[in-house]
Amino acid sequence: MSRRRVHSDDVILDATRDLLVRGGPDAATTGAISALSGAPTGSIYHRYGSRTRLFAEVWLRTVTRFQAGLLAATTGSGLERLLAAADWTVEFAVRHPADARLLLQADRAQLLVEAELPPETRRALTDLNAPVAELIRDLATELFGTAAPEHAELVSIAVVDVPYAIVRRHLRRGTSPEPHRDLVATTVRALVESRAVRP
Amino acid sequence: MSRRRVHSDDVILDATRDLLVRGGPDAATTGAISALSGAPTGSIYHRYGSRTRLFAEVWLRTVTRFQAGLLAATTGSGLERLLAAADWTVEFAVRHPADARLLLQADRAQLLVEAELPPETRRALTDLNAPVAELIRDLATELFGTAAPEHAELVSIAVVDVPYAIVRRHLRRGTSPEPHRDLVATTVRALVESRAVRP
DNA sequence: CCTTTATTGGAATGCTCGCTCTAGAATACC
DNA sequence: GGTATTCTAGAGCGAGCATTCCAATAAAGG
Repeated sequence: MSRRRVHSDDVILDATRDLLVRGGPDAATTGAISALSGAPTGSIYHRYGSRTRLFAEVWLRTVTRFQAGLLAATTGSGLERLLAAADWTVEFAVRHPADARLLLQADRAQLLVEAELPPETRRALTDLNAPVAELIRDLATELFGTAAPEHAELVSIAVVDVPYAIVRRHLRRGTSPEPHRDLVATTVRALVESRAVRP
Repeated sequence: MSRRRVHSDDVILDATRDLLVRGGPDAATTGAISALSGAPTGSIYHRYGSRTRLFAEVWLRTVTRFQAGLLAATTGSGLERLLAAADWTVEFAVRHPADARLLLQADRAQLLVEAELPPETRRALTDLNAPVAELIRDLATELFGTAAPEHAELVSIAVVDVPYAIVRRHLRRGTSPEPHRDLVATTVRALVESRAVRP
């Protein structure tokens, strides 16, 4: 090694994420990122190589954070475990509002032109799904006795989509979704019990 | 009047919407819109004046379509009416998938820099909310006996957010959300009954 | 120290894109 | 059929942006 880094990765990634969340890709120009983070464009390019690649790193960090928490939070078994998973989505929005907004608003396909990414990064993006896909299958099997696509999808909806739907308005406004925790639980329970194979 | 239009508004708006849905604002360059619709940039500017204004027209057309259907579909009263509203969101996704994707993906704030719009268009955008806000208040009053913000919000979640959350995957994949209709009804019912003032 | 290497810093470059401009074509009205 | 008006058509302009480049700087190893 040699000279120490003056601008940390996190500062640059935070700035990029915040700009993305506020004004979309159009607002996250290299100039704006440089101004907000303090890192000159030269340094940013030295480290990330391209704007698309930088976006990919932001995306990876956010999704990784979400997933790590999700896997850690889903203890127990059966319905209890499912509810824990759904609740984590709310918890994540509370703890990391900016990251949650990124997940909620940004369409990965609109952020990243995958063709422009180095194979390594592209691989990291595809590998991202594996552990969560496994969790989904697990939950589906526990609850319905099968991990058939339709059941897996139901679990995905219950664990991710419905909680985010409920939390969405709060993220936009910047208020806390805390009071909606029980609403999420109620809804998820109803969703699953309507199709549960056995209680 | 004088010379007839060669390129219809709908063709231009469709092209713009499709590009927005596929690749976000970055992909909807005037050049791309021109190429996809067949209308030269000169004609586009003659008609809309600016790219932001064109985006606003796309947005207005989509939201208007959604709302017109919503208001028409919400007949009956009480829970029945609420379920009809929620179901329309699914129906809309079936009938107008591209419009639904726009509503789902695009953040109005990221699409439109309101400051750049002519007062007339800006007014049209703000006026857009009124009829639906009224419907929401109506439903909240019918169901909970009050249209207090928290109840109105619950209705919004039940009518719009949850249905879209459930439909999201289908919109991305291009498959039909038809089989999930009952799932939406079940979820919405659970959501509301957990807080209903009286049955 | 002196070399090597990683990083900084920001000026310079080249290109894309929104928008303007102007010439011409089609229609309406007299 | 002349004139006014609206629209088409696309070439061209200028700004802003992603990216490159390179001189300067700091640390590590010998």
